[in-house]
Amino acid sequence: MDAEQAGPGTIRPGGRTARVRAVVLQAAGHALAENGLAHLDLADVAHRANVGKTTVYRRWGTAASLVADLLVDMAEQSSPRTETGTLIGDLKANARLVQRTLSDRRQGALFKAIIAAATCDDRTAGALRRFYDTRVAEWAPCVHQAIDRGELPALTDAHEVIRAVSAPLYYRLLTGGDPLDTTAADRAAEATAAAARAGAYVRR
Amino acid sequence: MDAEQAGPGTIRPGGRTARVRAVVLQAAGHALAENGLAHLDLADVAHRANVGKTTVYRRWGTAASLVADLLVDMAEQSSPRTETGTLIGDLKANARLVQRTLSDRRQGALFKAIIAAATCDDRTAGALRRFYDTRVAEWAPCVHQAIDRGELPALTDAHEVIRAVSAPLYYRLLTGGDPLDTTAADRAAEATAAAARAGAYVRR
DNA sequence: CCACTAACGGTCCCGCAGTTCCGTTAAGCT
DNA sequence: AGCTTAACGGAACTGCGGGACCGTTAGTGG
Repeated sequence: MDAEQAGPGTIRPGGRTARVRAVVLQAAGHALAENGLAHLDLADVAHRANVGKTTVYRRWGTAASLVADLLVDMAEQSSPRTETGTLIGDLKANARLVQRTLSDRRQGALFKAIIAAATCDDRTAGALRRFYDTRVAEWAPCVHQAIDRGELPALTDAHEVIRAVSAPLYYRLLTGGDPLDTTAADRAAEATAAAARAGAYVRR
Repeated sequence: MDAEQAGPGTIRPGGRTARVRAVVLQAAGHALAENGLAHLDLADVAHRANVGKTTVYRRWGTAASLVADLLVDMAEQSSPRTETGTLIGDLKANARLVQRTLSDRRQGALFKAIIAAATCDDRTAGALRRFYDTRVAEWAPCVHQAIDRGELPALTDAHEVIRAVSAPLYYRLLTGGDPLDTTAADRAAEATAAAARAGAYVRR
């Protein structure tokens, strides 16, 4: 799988290299949120980051590759989940977190752009999948706790439940429905909790 | 709102103009499904359609605009919904229809590309929203029938229920999860039905 | 502290997506 | 049927995104 010979940034990862990566990824995030994927110019990213455009082309090469690396960076920064003691409380906390992120002007645009990039490039799609796997795995324990408390059937698929909370929020974001408010978040959490209690997410 | 002076194709919509539109939209669909939005070349579309590339640039100008028109065309071709007599039956029929469409290699890629295009351009986003509004409105009656039968609370938001069926399927498609199978479709329908019965979609 | 070289960055260059020009075809109207 | 002109289509052009070259800067190991 790792047959590719070391690219730039792999042999001397310290100091300048790391600093350049950080500042370029940050600039890429800003540029994506402002202009969207279609108008993403790597030279513009380089300029925002006060870095030569050659550097950006050498290390990342394509917009998709840059977005993929951005996702790796985002996955590394995990925000700890809150525990409320009940399934519905935990799911609402999760839904509100997602809703707050997606309805934020900058972050929402960024996620849209990232998802668009993933549809164009397989490596980016892989990175996106890993990003969500990470996030879902962080929240899955609250479902297991609910199972232990007897709130949910024993064979409930925890990952599927967490995904079910996010799904309607992302669907709204992407199909351009009404703006995402806390009502939508709470509804997503409540619908998922009701479905889970009814056994809709037991493994078969 | 319509301050724009008539563009090409609006004054003589018959005969050749209509034929060109049909063949170009079809070619655009093929190209999108094969190469994705990022590698969509209008000259290539023109070539596939046996049409001068000048024509494509004059009438549509940008890839986003072409996709928007493609959506208008797709919204016009409605497939009739099936009626089974029960809420869960109707929702499963809807879920299976969506699942079949999205898991089809060509159609799935096409929808991905279209959603990506909508994230890049506001006019395309509007067209996408109208497309889904049309589709949702076609299926909403089955929820009203369920309310009349006493299966669901009176104030249940029909559109929200229909969207809830599609959401997890699209979420999987876009975040690159496991392939969409009939199990996923049935689960989406059952989860939505359970949540709806529990009153998660009553208007507030 | 010094040598070595990975990685950066300025400059020039090239291919092609997108545009312009103008002659040709056929839709719409009387 | 004939006239007008909307719309098409080939061909030549151009601006810019992306790449190549090479000198400069600064990590890394001794």
